[in-house]
Formats: sequence, structure tokens, C-alpha cells
Amino acid sequence: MVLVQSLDKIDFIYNKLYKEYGPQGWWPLINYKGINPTKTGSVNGYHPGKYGFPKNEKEIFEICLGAILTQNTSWPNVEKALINLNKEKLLGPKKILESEEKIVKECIRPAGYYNQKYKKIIIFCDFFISLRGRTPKRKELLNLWGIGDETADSILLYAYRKPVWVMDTYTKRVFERVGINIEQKKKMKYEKMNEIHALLVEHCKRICLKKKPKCEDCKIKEICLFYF
DNA sequence: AACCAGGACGTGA
DNA sequence: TCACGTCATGGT
Repeated sequence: MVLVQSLDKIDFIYNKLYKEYGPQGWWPLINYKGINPTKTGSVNGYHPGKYGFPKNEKEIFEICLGAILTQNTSWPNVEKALINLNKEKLLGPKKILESEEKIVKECIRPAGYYNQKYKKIIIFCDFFISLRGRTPKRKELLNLWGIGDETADSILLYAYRKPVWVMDTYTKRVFERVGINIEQKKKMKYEKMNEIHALLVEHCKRICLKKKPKCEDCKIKEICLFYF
């Protein structure tokens, strides 16, 4: 116990969850499906243990689009939309802008909110082209209609490999439970930031954020303020 | 068959 | 600031 408390909580969580779940291979890319046989319903595993993604502009764009499409939406639905777009050869900003509204909306329909998300995507395509390959600033992303804190940080972390925290429902949940002040989050190298966020998502899906949390199976319960 | 998913925005208090 | 309604499909 004393030893645990003396360790940094973030490191403790990272080590425990990594040992339990293994590398998660985020962000999902549709051309790297199913490499990792481990899964929890929504995820097939992608490129676990490899942090060299995205490898090109197309993959960067795909991640950005996925980040928008997955707003309040389960990943399988997003994946359907991305596969549809890919089939229509629309996984590129210019292609989408040149395409008919009807076509694009039909592709992204499985991801839900397709009217709103179409609008968000069009705005983002414009912005993405204007970047000409450079990394966007967080404020620039937030200025875009349809991109809030979480989507912006997801894009920065997974599309542009910036070591930032994505404070989504899952991360907030664990931080709250183990008593990590979200104002004093520790920054680490990109690879670790990438992995720990994915691990927190996996942990919440399996254990912490289920209707009835499975606290008995939780590997980090020793530092949980809600566990007795 | 309700419930909810890797949110963001607009509105009114 | 903050609480609430809206947006929509698909899996459990």
C-alpha cells in the first residue's frame, strides 16, 4: 500500500491497465482492422503496440473524420460510415467537398446525426485543406463549428501525435474515482499518452462505467476512492 | 423495448 | 456559468 501510494497515480494506472488489457492500437484505422484478436465488442484491435500512425495525410484525415463522427456515437457505427466513404472514394477533403450532399450524407448515415455531422465535416474539410499539411492549433480547432474540447484533443493526440489529455467521459470517470485533479494532469511522451487514453476507455467499457460497475474485477481498485 | 454510445450547440435562466 | 433540449442510427 505504501509503495502504491508513493507511485504516481498515472503511472500506476498505466502499468496496471496495460498489463491487464495490453496495447490497444489506437486510433482505429479501417485498413488495420482485426490485427489484435482482443476485443470488447466495439473494437477489433488495430495496430497494437505500434505508434507510427498516422503515416500519411489520408490517415490523418481519416482520424479527424472519425473523431467528428464518433461524437456521442459508438465506434461500430462510425466504422460503417468510414467504410462507406472509403468505398465511394470519399476519404479526402476535396473529394467530399466536390461530392453531392446526398451521397455523403448517405455514407455517414450509420453514424447518426448525419445532418449535423455533414455540416461539421464540410466545415472541417475546408479547414483541413487550408492547413496545407501543418498541425492545427487547439484554438483553431475549437473555432470550428462542431469541434469542442474532446474532439479537438482527440484530433491533436491521435491525428497529430500531440501529447495531450482527452478529457472524455471515460477519463473523467477514472480521474474522479482515483482522485486525480484534472487541472494537474501529467504530460508524458506521445506514445504513453496515446496508450493510456485508449486503456482508460477499455477499462471503463469493461469495468468502471458499466450500468453496474464491476469493482471487484477492477485492477486499480486499491487507489479508488469509491471502493471499500 | 428502453437505453445509450469515444459530444457539441443553442437557448434560457 | 449551467442545466436542459436537440440531433439519429444501431447494438444490447
